[in-house]
Amino acid sequence: MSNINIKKLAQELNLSTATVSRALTDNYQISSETKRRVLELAKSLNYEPNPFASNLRNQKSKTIAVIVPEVANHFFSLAINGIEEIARKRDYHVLIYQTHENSETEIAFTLKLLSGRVDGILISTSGETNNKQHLIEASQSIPVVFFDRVYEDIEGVKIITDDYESSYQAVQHLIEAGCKKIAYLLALHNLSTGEKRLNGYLTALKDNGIPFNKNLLVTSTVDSNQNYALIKNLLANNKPDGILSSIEELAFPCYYACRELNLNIPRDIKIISFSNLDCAPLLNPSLTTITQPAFEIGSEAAGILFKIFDKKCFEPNETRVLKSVLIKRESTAV
Amino acid sequence: MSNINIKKLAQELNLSTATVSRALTDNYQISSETKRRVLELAKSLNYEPNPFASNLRNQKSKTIAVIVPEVANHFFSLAINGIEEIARKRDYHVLIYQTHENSETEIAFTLKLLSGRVDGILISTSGETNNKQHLIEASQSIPVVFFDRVYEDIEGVKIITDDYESSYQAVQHLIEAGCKKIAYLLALHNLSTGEKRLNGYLTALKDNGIPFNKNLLVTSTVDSNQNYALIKNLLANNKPDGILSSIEELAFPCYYACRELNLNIPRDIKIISFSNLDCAPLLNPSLTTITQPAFEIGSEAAGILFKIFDKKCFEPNETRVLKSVLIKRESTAV
DNA sequence: ATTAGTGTTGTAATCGTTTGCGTAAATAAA
DNA sequence: TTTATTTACGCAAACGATTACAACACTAAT
Repeated sequence: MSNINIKKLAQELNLSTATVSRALTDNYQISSETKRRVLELAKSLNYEPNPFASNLRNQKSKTIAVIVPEVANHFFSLAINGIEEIARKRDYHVLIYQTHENSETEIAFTLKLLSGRVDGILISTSGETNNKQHLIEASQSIPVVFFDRVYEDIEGVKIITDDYESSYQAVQHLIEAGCKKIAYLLALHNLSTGEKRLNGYLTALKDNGIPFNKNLLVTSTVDSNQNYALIKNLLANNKPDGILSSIEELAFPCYYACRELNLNIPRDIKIISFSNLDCAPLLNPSLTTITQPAFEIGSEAAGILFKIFDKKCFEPNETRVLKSVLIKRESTAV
Repeated sequence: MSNINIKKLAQELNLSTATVSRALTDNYQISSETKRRVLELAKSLNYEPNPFASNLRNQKSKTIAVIVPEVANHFFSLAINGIEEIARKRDYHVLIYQTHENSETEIAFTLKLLSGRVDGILISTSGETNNKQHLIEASQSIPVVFFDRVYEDIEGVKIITDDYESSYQAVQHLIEAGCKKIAYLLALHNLSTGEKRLNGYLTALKDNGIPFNKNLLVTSTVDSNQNYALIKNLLANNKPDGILSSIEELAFPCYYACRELNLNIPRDIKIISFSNLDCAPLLNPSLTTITQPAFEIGSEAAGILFKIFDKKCFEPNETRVLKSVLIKRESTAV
């Protein structure tokens, strides 16, 4: 730690700490000659103001927190990338917290963050439970922006994508490709994000006169082995001819299960997944995806947070919807 | 921000702030009855100590910084995952900084961090330039652990993988698969990481009596379009029958270039890449990789940083080498 | 009765910066 | 000459938590 502080600068220059502090912040009260001397010495000694002292005095941290289920996930790491870039422009610091989809962890994080450690929170919540009291408390206490994984019934600024439309469009695409038994891999069902994706699926089926078959609805878990088993079971026993996966994490298991069961994609079964995998075009076969603008979601969320800081007040319940894009590839070819 | 502090607790309970503070830290001087009262009130009011006040007083931040080139990269996001998990166990906070391979940015970050904002730094440096004075200054000032991308000639604790051996082994594998003109996609050449990978390639060639051909050595840039052009050019003009890519980022461009040029992998050309892509097995064809234990590198680095904090003193120049694994797949099939 | 010891609490300084208020000197206005 | 006004700086009190040093009451030992 740098042990050079304002007091030392002041001593060295025969000035008071007040004057040094003011000189460093280019206060009008200080003569330009004094400013020059202070700045020069500060630079030569590599002086950096102690952030904790400043934060304590100013009651702000120049820090934001990002809470996500996993860092090592294409969507979230892209979003973090977007967030970090915006934060950088404002000279803000970014704290990262992973919940691993664990609600308890998420609760502990959010509540701990209300101590003043951060000026605002960006969160994509774990949908594990319906426990959301902590989110309400948090957003009453400091600015919070929810992104992608949101509860619609919590007041707050939200950045989401057009989940319903994307999902609907995906099913439509499968149907046009000839699918008649379309399975849905359900996730995030406690969140409105998941709910909307499901609704898109259901409505698209109805609009096309296809009755809903509950055997074709697979609810995923946090355990990837179990998910794999569920998917294999679905394929083996219910023989769908199309799959819409509502999260990226279930796409690979589908591919593996098809291999194992000797099902040819897209001949025997067509697959679409919500996904930000940049290898989707290179998969065997290439994967049709609903791709969310992950980076933009992150930068948009961060941008709005800063606007809130700037008091360019936002509607407390504003929701911004970005568009996902359906990219058709071989996995749904006719 | 929570506006409840020790003073308010003290007032409420008719105690001094000193007593409250001691009660909260379970100090032996305080009667159990008083402790009970304090803890009870603190809990009911959701009291969280102001971190800046504590940090200022204690001269430590319970925060570490992670500096990486990119968050949205499989290797780094996995490493961050590992770091975050370890930090969590110690109740430390994790700040993230991306350099985007820009040396200036990296310098600015590291120097700013020496103000006491963090207790230690984990860094995987950008290899863009040979500018490393800031790294030396940083590690003289606070504990720094370098991971994966390191300069061998900087004093400090380093977590790396067996780059030389991995690279050597990869070339050996290509040769055994029948390759005679093996190209090398060079990256990180300013770092000892890159140097070792290159040396593994060169030595393996020599040991197999294959003369080095400088036309088969392609030096990558930070511009992905340019990299793609370089690779296509390599394939078109020099017709290698094998490629070793020293970083993950260049694997996809190889696949795309092969498609474009109608080259069949692995018939016309075999490919190996350093990579943590979890879709490697699902690519078309599946990609042979040298996979680094990214998560472990992160957790190991963080673990050592904490040991340094604990003053279980480390050799100041200790280097820990983890093993990568060569996973043979279709892209190098005979 | 005096001293020593124990158990519990309070006073006040400290961490490094920031900032309201005061002040001295210099200049301008009366 | 006296009275404003401006310019440039210092004093000292915050911010909230921690902790050395007292201090008090009370018991035990002498």
